[in-house]
Amino acid sequence: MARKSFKEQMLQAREAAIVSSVNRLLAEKGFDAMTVDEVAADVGIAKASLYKHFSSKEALAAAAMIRLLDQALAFIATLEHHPTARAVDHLRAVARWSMQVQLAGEMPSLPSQNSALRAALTSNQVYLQRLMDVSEKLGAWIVSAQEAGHLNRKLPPEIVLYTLFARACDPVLGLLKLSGQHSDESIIELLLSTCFDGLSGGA
Amino acid sequence: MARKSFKEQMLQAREAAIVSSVNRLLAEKGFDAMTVDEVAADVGIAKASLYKHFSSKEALAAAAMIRLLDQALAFIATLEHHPTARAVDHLRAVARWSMQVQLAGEMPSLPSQNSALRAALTSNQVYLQRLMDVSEKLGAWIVSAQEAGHLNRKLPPEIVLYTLFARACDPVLGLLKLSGQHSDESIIELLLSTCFDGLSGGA
DNA sequence: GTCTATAGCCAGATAGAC
DNA sequence: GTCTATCTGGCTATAGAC
Repeated sequence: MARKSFKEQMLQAREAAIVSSVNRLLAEKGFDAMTVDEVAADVGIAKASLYKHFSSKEALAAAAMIRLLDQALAFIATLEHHPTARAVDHLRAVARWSMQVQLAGEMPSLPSQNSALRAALTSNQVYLQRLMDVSEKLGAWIVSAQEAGHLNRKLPPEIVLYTLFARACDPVLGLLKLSGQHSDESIIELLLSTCFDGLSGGA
Repeated sequence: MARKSFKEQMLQAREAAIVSSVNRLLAEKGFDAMTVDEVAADVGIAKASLYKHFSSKEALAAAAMIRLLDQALAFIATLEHHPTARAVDHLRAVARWSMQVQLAGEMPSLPSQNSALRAALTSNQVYLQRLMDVSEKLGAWIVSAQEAGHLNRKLPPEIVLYTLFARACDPVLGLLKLSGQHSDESIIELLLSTCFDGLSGGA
């Protein structure tokens, strides 16, 4: 692609800074509690300037979600360079990665009930495309792992996919971290165990 | 206890009606999207009258949570009349019950980040007591099931408890219901399977 | 594109008569 | 305890000067 002009680079850098702030605030307080004033203050610009870049609060959240999905796709791409590994190991690695993001306080949390937000997301073509990209990558691995007998063949792939997405923002992680009884790494190992091996754990 | 006067019965009946409306609206829209005006309209009284019964929106949510925990304790009590069953079966039954509540659209959903709400709940002695009651009942079963080898002995009981609470409001259930591919009963069986047996499913 | 200032709205909570 | 009417504050979004 053509080389960006200086002005365009500046603009993209500023928008990246905005999305970064939004991402952190979404992870920290959630969409409803986050205010546009806070975002502007965190970035260090006036609120009206924010609206020159993003047309609404919902658009800010969508941008943060798109960035997250892009990061996930980048991580998935690194796994694809190891074709010898088992598909189930790839899935486990993705689950571990998402838990690490959450532990680092960088997992944006959106309320599933907010209708204005849902409307903005479901009408955002870029977001929908990224979501489909991730789903297809994971879906292929899920089917492979089931064929290899490493995942329960009786589970519809759909359920496995939804479960992996849900575990990425599982409140159990926050509760465990709050209790302070375990290290970050052991929290992740325990949750990976309950996710893939269940509470029974092969008993 | 002394027999309630007619007035007291009326008052309790009205408050029960309020809490019932709150519970349904919390399940339907979540705490943030629910407005006190809606609650008043649903009950059929004026908003100011609501505030004669409950001092704040947070108090309404707390009352709904207390009712839910009371229902859980009642269900747990019915299980205790079957002393021959295994502890792990009791836990599975409780998990199934909570999923049925959620499928019925009666599981109140509260944002874990709302600070005002958290403050109201953690300073509500009745709520905390009920939460401890449920936790102790389940905790005893968890330890028993681990000793019997029916639950993974390597998992701290705390994690099992948190996981059961989290599965009661697992968003996977809503996603599956939305897809319309499965019956309510098969959704519950699949989620119980992923919860206790994991995605690997003993593969 | 950035700013200050403000419009417009909505929701939680209250006043005060009955 | 119930009502109508209102207050109050905070938030999204915008106007308009520079």
